[in-house]
Amino acid sequence: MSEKDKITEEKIFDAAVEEFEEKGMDGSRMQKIADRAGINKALLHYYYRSKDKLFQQVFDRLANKLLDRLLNCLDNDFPLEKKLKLFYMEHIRFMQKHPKMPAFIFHELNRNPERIQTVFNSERIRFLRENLFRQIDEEKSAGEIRNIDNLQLFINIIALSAFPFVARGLLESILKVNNIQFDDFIEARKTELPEFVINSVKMK
Amino acid sequence: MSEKDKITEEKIFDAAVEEFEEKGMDGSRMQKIADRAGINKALLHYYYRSKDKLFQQVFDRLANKLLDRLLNCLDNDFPLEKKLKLFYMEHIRFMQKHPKMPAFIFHELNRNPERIQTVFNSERIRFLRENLFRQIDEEKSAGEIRNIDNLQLFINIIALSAFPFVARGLLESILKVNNIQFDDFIEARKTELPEFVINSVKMK
DNA sequence: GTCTATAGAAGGATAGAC
DNA sequence: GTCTATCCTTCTATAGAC
Repeated sequence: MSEKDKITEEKIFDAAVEEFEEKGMDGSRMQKIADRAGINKALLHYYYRSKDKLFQQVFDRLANKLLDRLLNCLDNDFPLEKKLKLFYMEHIRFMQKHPKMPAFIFHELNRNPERIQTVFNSERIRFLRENLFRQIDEEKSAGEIRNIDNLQLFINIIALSAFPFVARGLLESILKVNNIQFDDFIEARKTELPEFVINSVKMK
Repeated sequence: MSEKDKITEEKIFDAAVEEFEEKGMDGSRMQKIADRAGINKALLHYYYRSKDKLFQQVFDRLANKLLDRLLNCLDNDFPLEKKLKLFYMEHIRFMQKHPKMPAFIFHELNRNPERIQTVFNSERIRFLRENLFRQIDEEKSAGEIRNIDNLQLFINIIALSAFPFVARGLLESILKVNNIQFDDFIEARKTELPEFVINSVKMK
């Protein structure tokens, strides 16, 4: 594949990412993707065959990116408190750079739950069980955190960081009334959230 | 309007609710709505003029229902701790009955943030400020809960209950690996969540 | 590899009979 | 009020020239 091919193919892919993230699979149009990429509609099919195949590639890449990031942020040997601080700092920073990604992934997964098979192998889930959950269990035994269901805790941690990006439309209109910028609200959460979770689970 | 009209109109509306909640505006088809309602496609237009108008009515009714429920659950004079217990109990129970509603509302609001104007007048926001926020402030002053930003706390409370319904596709595949039913996981949250929040904000 | 032109299917909407 | 038939636009996808 020549250098020029690569560039066109990537231009198309990047355009598709934008269009799909913004409109979703159902709301996206091949013509709009071609326009964004500055090329002809026929070229889309030359490179990616069909809308479905193009979408699948976009979805897989984004979902993997998000999941990788999530797991990487949790892959360290710090105690839970420090781990949470790092997690929220880095993970929120990531979502600030890709603010539409979470809503996109969740929406498409609800529309078509089987899609998850291409991203979400049990290998990655095992990572959670074996590392994060083991760590939580240890800190429970050491009497440092209270007894709480691991999975419930894990979902709570994710919910707190992801939700504002999923409910951005609603949140922004609430924030507007209170005269607050979405970005400022999110920025504050980098430190608010670890505090919120730690306070909830720490033995005192 | 005769009794029979009423019935047909409602049959159509109910069918539209199902289709739109499941597929979203972009993914829904007038023909499918007609099929669900057991009537002809032309009748849809007879009663509702266009897909857009039908969608708008469905969206408004659902969004209002969700928002009303939310605010009603918070409209009582109990202290924060008891209020939270009641809130999660009732609000989660509501979402169990309408599990697709939150994802639908949030998605459509992201696609088209202006839609919020028809639902979300500042009157309702004022309710929050004047009642819930005042109460939080009082409990802060009384030294019963720690100092935390009211809006951040409010969003956290909502995030924890709504997120599993928005991320259901992903969550279910995590739960499957752990051999847990979505319904059981949700049921447990009715008591897990108030505990989680209270522990986080209560002075000890 | 890239374009123009167009086929062909799908979906929203309406006309008109009953 | 409800149906059948059909119009017309939009969209995906392909054919074929360069």
